[in-house]
Amino acid sequence: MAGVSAGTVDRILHNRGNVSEASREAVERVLKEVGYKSNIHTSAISLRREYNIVITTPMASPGEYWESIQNGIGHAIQEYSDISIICRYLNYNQFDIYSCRAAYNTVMENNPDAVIIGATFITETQELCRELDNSRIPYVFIDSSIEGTNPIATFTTDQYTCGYLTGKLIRSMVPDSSEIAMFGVKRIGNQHSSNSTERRKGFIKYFAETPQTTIKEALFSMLNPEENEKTVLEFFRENSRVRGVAVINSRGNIIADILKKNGIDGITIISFDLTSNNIRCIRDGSISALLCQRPELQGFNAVKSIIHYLLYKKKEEQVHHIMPIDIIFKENLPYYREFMEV
Amino acid sequence: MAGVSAGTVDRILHNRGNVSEASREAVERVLKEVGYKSNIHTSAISLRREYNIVITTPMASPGEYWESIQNGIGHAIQEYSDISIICRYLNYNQFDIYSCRAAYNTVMENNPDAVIIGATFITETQELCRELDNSRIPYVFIDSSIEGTNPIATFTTDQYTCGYLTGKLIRSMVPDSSEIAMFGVKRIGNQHSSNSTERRKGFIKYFAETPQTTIKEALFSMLNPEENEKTVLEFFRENSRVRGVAVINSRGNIIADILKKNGIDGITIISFDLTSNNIRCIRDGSISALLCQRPELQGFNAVKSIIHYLLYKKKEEQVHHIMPIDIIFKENLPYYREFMEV
DNA sequence: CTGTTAGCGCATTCAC
DNA sequence: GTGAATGCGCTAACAG
Repeated sequence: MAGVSAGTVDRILHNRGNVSEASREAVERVLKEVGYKSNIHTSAISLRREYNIVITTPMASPGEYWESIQNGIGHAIQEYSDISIICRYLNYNQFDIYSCRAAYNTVMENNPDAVIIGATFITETQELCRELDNSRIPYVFIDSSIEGTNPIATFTTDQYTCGYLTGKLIRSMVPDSSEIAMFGVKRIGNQHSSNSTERRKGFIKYFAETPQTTIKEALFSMLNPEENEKTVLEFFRENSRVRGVAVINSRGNIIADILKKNGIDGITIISFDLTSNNIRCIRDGSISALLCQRPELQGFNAVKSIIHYLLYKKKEEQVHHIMPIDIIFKENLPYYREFMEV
Repeated sequence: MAGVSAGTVDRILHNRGNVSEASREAVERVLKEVGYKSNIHTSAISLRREYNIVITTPMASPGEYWESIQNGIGHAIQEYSDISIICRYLNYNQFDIYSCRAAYNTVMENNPDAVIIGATFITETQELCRELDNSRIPYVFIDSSIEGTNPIATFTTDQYTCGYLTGKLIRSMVPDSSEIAMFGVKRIGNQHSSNSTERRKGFIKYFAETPQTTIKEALFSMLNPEENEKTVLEFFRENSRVRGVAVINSRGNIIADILKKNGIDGITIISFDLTSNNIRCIRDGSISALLCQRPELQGFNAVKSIIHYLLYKKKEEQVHHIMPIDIIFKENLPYYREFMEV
């Protein structure tokens, strides 16, 4: 249509130079006219190139949050199976900064074409990103983002709103007169647990706007189950008017199981994430509601945005994608299983 | 690898016959061995064939439910833009059986390769499906399914559970002592409004299990706004202890607007679907919660399943897809906008 | 029954 | 600065 050959059009499409102004203009006019949109799949086979994606996130335990993200990543590479993608997972222990450093140190050795980062430690991540920026390797953040970096996309949740909504829900689910507790996890060291911090802020904010409810705050530990059980039981002994508990991380099942084991009932629990333990508890009624943040979709879209970037060399207009907050009760749980995976 | 040419492999893949048992076995062994999975996109370009998809649903008014479904359909044909798909919309008035018959009658004239059906009238739809079955034209149901038909897939919601959940939510959102009303829409004629019927059953069921709440039931009309306003106001005058209203269709905004206009407040409303009017009301606080059923995803997946069927000639294992029920408040609303579309 | 050939949209290489 | 030729995974038509 523009009176030039396919070769020239291709040079223009990919900014490979060696094109006269005249040709460029003619072709660009036609491209616009016909609304040309290149085909990512045929493009990929024609390129006959393998892409190396390095994924560095906290360890995925079976049935937990990061496994769902990995599932989403897996589904994406299936959906785009015509694009040859090699994934290398570099997982670290989110409670151990040395493990994170070790993982990050091997990122570059893997010659990534792109990197998916699930960040926990701020400084280390910033350093990694600086390296990636220097080598012009694109990266995306998943679950949370880190300041002072230049990702091509981030997939996060508005944790503040999660916390606020948690407050609103738990307030509506217990009798007006009862007290409400917020349980957080004891954190060790300096890791970036900004997710819970933000949730906590939002939670507090809700009850600041809606006073006349007494809020009790408590921490429990992930490390010592026996110790933990004692602490939790003591808490409820001392705070017998508490009828609602918001566990502002994904460990609601721990509290639920302690209460069940000790025959304490009549307490409404709300927590986060469709982990297999939480699913079990929501089924048996010991957890009443879960807030979820589409981990599968995060993983899926992370890969999708990378593929589009690698093939089209173009950033999306929108860099920051904030995931929906799904509210899940016993009743609507079954229908999230299939669609969790996009 | 099997010592035969591409042509033979292709004949085997598509069951086109003229293949010796020996070749078939050899090839099938290799296919299994390498985990062969055909590429739907290159397959499509090679076929250089246009597919005609006829979509027959109730009229899509701007900002309402069926428009969201159409958006999902649109996104799917974008995502699969390498497969040439021609969509023809045959919309009918869901309150007019003649209009539906007229639409259905033109389905076959359009020579569809596949049909997407949003059904309202049972008998008419069954007849249409019989015709399609006879001509071996595949079809999928969207929003609701009809008995005695053979769709290759259906995308629906568990309306009974929606109703049950509506009861549970509204109960928790109003003071224990207050009465609760359920509003439905007056239906004319014999059309299939099984969606609201099922929702109503679920709603009633919840309060049967959880007694000590008085439930008032009321109908309002879509046809006469002034009349309607009178009826609604009268209802609240006569039932002054009602503090919670469940509108078990997508018209919660109508009740919300009437209450606002007449300065009645302190009433919690819950309704269905992210229509633009409901979005407005949830933003200004006059509707407190909405239950939604992923209409975009329904549309998207309807097209996707058709494409896979047309290209692979294989039914999916799972025919009936039940969508998640999303619970939306003012706070988590903003993050559903982007992801409504898959 | 089978292999060869041509061509889909796309990208690269290599002469000119 | 440009076009022709080649090849990617895939399918269909055709010749044997």
